[in-house]
Amino acid sequence: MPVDPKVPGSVWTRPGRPQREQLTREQIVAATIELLDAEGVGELSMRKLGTRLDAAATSLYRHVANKDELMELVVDDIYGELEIPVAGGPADWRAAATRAASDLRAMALRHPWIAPELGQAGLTHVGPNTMRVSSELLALFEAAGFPAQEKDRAMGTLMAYVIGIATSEAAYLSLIARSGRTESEWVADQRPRFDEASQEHPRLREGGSAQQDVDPKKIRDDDFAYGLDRILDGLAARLDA
Amino acid sequence: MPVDPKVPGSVWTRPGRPQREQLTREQIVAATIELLDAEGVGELSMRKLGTRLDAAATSLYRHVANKDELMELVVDDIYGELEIPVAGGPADWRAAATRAASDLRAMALRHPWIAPELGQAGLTHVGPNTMRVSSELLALFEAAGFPAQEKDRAMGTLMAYVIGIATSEAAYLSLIARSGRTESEWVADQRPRFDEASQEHPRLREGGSAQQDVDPKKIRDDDFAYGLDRILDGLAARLDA
DNA sequence: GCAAGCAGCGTACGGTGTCCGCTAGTCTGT
DNA sequence: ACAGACTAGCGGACACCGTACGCTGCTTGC
Repeated sequence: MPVDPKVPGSVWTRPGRPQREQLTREQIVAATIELLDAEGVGELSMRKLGTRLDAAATSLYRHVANKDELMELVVDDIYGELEIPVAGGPADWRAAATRAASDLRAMALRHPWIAPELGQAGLTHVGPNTMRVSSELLALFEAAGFPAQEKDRAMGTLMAYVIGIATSEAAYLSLIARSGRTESEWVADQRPRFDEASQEHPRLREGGSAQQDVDPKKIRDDDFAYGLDRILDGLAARLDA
Repeated sequence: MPVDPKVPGSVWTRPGRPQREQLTREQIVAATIELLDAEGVGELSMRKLGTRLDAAATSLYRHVANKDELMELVVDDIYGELEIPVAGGPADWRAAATRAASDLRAMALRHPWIAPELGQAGLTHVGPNTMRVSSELLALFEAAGFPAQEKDRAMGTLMAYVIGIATSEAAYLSLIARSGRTESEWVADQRPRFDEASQEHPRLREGGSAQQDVDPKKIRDDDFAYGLDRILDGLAARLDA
């Protein structure tokens, strides 16, 4: 029993105030993040997003230029989750950097679809949160004692590492999520396939077989911490020189 | 004047040998790489690829399960370009690692569409070249003196850094390429926009303004080398301990 | 009470990946 | 030499995509 939209309904069904809350950019961004978290980047479409907001797909274009711009807004919004610690000075610089890097990784794993976007972002996205985070990170390296010409590079090194590792972790976790198994199950399932593929490269198997029954999440955490420590070692050495 | 395909043509136009070279997986992969290098990942479609091979889009599916699998094949093929140096021992380890990392970055900048794919790849892609490269890299860290449990992590650290930095470099270069300007022109064009956006974050401007007239390519090369050196410092320190 | 502006929408266009069933040529077994 | 099996390639179709365009009807300012 479809309702003819031409007939404007009674006063009761058609209140004086706009029947629907007006669409806002914030609302759209929030709904996009929900959708992305729930279903991943491959399942994001303007039509689906519209449905989730009880709006037509094309209505979104009143508030957002196109899908790419929407993604930019979304990335900046997620950056808003980040709080970069302030380093008091060279003494607690390292702790602050460790926390910042870990928080960034945690953010990327909370929203696995974001890692690839972060890689693309770099200098070209200039949203307020993105810039705040960059600026605060820069302040951190400044407090550590890096000279002006070097703090950018130091920050870039750390960011590249975190983004690089988070991208592959996120891709791997998304794959597992789509498979419907737990990470441990998945790892166990894939082992035969991987063993066969690496038959000619025994070196590839050494690392994995040792910790066959360790929680995979712990392995990833430790791997991340290992690399982070090495990088901070390298940066600290540079500071001392 | 359309030719009726039912009529089998004369002996001359219809040679005994198959009229067209048979499509092969290698051919498809090669054509895909050409197309990707020329137009970028956004312009790759099965139909375009088909046209380039004088074949229907759907014919490709005889040789390749789907587009994702095609991309896996393509990534592995590109890995074939890499030759990982062999480290004779702890003495020339560092030089070898530097060259391997630089080659990897150079590969990613030669094919700017590949960096994001590399991030996704990690453990889940098991093509022959991917595995060979991993194995050879592992051998390099083994020769350096890393114990069995650590060489994976050391390699992972280096790879994450290179992939992370190459991803943002590649995205940035693709953007510039699409704009039709040179890198220097583009940087100059964007400066006002960037300055305005960073008005509240003066720290963001310090680094850039110092080297306003340095070749941007050199800046990127130096930035990469800086981070690489710090990371190798950190790894080397671990070896000494 | 009217004009202007604008949010939301329906429709449509030109693309996408990929499934299906057909054709026609090649290879194999006799 | 011929029948039958196999297979590479294709045309058409389906469901979906991003988004340009022009209409409608509400809200606001005068």
